[in-house]
Amino acid sequence: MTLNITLQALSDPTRRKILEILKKKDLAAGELGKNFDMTLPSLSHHLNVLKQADLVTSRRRGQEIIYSLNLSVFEEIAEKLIKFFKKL
Amino acid sequence: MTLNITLQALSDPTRRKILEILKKKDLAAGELGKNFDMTLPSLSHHLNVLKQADLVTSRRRGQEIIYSLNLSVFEEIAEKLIKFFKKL
DNA sequence: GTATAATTTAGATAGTTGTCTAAATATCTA
DNA sequence: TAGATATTTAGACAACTATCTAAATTATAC
Repeated sequence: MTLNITLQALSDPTRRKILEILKKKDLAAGELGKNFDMTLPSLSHHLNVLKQADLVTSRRRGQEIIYSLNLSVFEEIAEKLIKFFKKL
Repeated sequence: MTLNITLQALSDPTRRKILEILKKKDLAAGELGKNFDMTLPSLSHHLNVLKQADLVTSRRRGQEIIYSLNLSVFEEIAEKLIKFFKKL
């Protein structure tokens, strides 16, 4: 994942809030939605951006789709950010 | 400066490149422009975004305006980023 | 003070993004 | 299989962003 896509995904408050909520526990899209004043399709859009950036993963559980932080990439992201800041 | 404004400023490749160039040395807007395939007014727009985000400072030197990294805020930014990632 | 140089500001435009409603898809249950 | 539930996809639209050209600003040099 490029630094570009990662930063772009992170540069939206709604998406950062999604990540913070998912930190506490994995949640279905609908449950997540209760935290936002926004329609589910809009939320779905943000979830998709986060997925494209590899920041979250999703799995189906019956009728629901459960979203989780993709913790495994966070180290890599932190590394990239540090590398970038070290250039500065 | 809010994390939001910082991340938004950083989430553009042109602006990150500006920061990397300024790392090496302070430069006038016109000198900076030689590194980009873009008109000076466009570059000026990006410089302004970086200034609003407090990532660069500028001073006049005769006819030129010299841009510099605002290194003093970088620690603060890194701190905010770390704090955010720690929530995750 | 007039011309030149460096940069920004103003205004226009095309592309991107966030949001919505409506429709489609996938799953479960009776 | 029909109906209900959860979510996404499609399509439209307004707001925002990056870019450009032309004009304005600021400073120097003659």
